[in-house]
Amino acid sequence: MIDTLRQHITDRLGNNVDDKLELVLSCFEPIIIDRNQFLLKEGEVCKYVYFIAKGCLQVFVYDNDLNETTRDIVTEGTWCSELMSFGSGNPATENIRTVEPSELLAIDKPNFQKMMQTVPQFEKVYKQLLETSYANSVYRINTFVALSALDRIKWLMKYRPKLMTRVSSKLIASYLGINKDVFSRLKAKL
Amino acid sequence: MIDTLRQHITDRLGNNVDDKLELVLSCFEPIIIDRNQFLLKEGEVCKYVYFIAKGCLQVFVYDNDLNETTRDIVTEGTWCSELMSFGSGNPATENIRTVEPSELLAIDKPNFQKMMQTVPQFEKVYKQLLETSYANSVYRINTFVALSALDRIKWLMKYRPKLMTRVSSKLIASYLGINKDVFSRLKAKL
DNA sequence: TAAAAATGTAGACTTTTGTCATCGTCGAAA
DNA sequence: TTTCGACGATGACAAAAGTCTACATTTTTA
Repeated sequence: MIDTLRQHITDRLGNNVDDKLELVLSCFEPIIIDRNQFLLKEGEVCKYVYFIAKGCLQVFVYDNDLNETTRDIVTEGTWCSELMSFGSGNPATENIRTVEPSELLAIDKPNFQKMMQTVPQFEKVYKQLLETSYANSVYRINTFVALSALDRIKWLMKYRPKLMTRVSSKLIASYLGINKDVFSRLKAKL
Repeated sequence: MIDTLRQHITDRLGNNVDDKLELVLSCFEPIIIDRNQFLLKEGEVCKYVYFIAKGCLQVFVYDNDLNETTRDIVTEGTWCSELMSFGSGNPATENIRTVEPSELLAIDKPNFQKMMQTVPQFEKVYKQLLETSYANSVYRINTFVALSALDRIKWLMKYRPKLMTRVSSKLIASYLGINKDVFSRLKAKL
């Protein structure tokens, strides 16, 4: 499992972390987890940043009627956390749950900070993570706000085609901000 | 004009920057600018971070039919930029335009980086700016995706009531992701 | 100051989206 | 194996949102 993360890091930072790489990896705790398990509930403090070696996570909020709105669906090879809560120690506003049985590598804040201090390149990781997350959010706002339900579906099929077959229609609908019945109908028309 | 920024910084960083404060302020260039002027067009590189001493800016994108989708409306006392472009030097994906005659304080990247190196506290500014921007985006996604047009209007009246009277209906509608005619009708029903 | 352009409102109408009920399938659990 | 529940598809209908036109008002600009 740890190989996936080793690969991920060397891909990004090149070979100039070779000597520190194993130290970094030793800060992560492997987690094997079933599907439909909560990694974070809103109101709790987010204590970890997760690297997804295998599987799929859902980041979402509940509205007043307990309907879910999914902000992100994250799969293997990427990071997942609730960065505002992780960074500030304030209660999280979002929930994180496994969509599939997953294999994760978790780093807690003390280790995260230790890494930031001892491995200079690791500082970049957090900044990159934050910048990427921000860029994704901005992109999502600019893309989705003006699109019709049908165009959102087309967008998903173009940019994240694997999701369509991998996760449930209910989940996708909550990600696209569409009613699930509407999603079912529109999908049939493509 | 510069007083507004001086106040803003001391409010946030306290008095422990007193000795460096004037150095920091000297890195900003004052800009007096009319309404409806572009500060950034998508495709260009964003060269500045702006502090709004007075006035109002719109951050937006065009769709294929040249309709505008507004991601943010920013008023005095806050920062505005296209951070991804400013940080990476890649072309911006968004436009920034003045909504009112405005007074801005602009810092370019060389000065920004010089400040990051010479004034340790300034490092915080960028991180805070990024984190705040990210938090706003996440909040906006989670709030807006599931809300009806009417509930979006109510949200705006609750959290940014002054905007309703300050800027045009057209602009607000493009911010809320609502057709302007629909916005006009719904507003009348409140 | 007058002409031109942009804005806000309103009604009639169309299209899109949401809601509800039903039904068949599939997989998990008893 | 049987039963139960979650899921996805579909039809009928309701509600919400979008489009188009017209018109009055305000704002810009010449």
